Amino acid sequence: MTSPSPDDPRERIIAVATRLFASFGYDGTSTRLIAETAGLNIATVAYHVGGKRDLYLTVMERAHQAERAALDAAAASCAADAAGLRRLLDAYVDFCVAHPEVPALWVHRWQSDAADIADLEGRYARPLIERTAELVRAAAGDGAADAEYAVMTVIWCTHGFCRGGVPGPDGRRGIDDPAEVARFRAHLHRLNDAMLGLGPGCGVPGGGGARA
Amino acid sequence: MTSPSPDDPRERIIAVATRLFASFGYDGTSTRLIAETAGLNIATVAYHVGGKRDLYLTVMERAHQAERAALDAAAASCAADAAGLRRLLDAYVDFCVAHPEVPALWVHRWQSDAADIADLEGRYARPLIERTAELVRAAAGDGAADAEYAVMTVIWCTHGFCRGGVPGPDGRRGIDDPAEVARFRAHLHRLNDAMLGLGPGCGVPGGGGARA
DNA sequence: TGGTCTCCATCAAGCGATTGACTGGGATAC
DNA sequence: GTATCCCAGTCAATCGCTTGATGGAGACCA
Repeated sequence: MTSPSPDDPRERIIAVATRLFASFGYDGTSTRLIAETAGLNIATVAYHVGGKRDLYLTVMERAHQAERAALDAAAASCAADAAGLRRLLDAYVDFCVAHPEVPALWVHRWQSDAADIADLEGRYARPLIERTAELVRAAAGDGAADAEYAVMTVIWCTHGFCRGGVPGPDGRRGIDDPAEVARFRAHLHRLNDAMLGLGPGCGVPGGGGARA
Repeated sequence: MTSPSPDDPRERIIAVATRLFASFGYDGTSTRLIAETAGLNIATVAYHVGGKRDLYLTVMERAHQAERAALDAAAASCAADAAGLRRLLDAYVDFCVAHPEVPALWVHRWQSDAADIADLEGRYARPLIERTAELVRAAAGDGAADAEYAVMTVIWCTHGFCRGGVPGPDGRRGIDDPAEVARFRAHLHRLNDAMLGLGPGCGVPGGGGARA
């Protein structure tokens, strides 16, 4: 492992590539653009991170690691009940709002049937979904929703919100507006309670709950 | 989808391009691949549909038209109540399952800030969302969810399901499995009722026990 | 101390391949 | 004869990637 110094060329390349891959996709991002943006020669990029595909897989691996780390930290202090799940949900929204490039990178994973990408899904996404679904089952009341789909609902909505926001008359409202994030979070809280079978009247009083 | 003649080269090109753009994205699809897949020479493709960008915009326009047509037909016979919204929701799921290329094409729209793509959003997506949100408001009971986010929730989930399905031990389960589609549809029905304030335990605060 | 050598990081230049777009001309239909 | 449709060929630009050369830092020896 190399030093995590901000001047480390390899780290700078990975950071730049993460941003570009998330914005323009794999095919829409050229190695020359990555090199230019990082202020390096194209050969230097190859020297540090290998080919484009290798760089892309590194970026994806890092993104998934960060996602798992954030959720692991949150899950460690969450009970298997409605309040605990709400905190886990908040942690996920916080993470995706702070790192919108991660949901953006998921898209390409979905679009790809490549073996290395499917491998990433097996090592990161699936265990996370299964573990959380188990928590949902433990916390669910009568009339609760399908646990697996409850988890997917939160993921789909959070990714959708963080990537595109909500189309409005004045363009899309999304993660750039803290008030909109609070509104989205309140909606997710209500959804969380409803899917656990706790009914719409049992949500967070005030419905806000926006943190950080 | 209206196809004047299956032998019409222009229609064949558009159909092929729709499939390829949906699968590989704009940058991942070359005009040569489109021509090859359609069994035509590149120059013939250019002759019929102009340049790549023009073809892409035509594909997007068609996709949105088809989506709107399906929803217009469904909305015409739906009352502004929970049952009506559930039928509208069913129509949307039916459409997306039958034409998974449409949700797939949305992704690139989200990823693009280009003026012509933003224009598509203004002419198709936004009016559809606003009109449906109005229906939700009319059908909503006490404690209903934020109407706009209720609509987006259905869209996000349907697109997520139709594009990627649910990761499971044996790969992703999605639209290829009718049983899985039924399971997803049941989940959306429950979600629909819950977001309208008609969910289980409605009006019985604290019915579930676990609270924040 | 000075000289030589070996790594490491970086660069300009160029590789073959592919991209989107264009051309002139042949085939067919009316 | 004219208009429509289609193709092989070609173009400049760009793609991912590799090469050979360069300069600096440290190790080693006399």
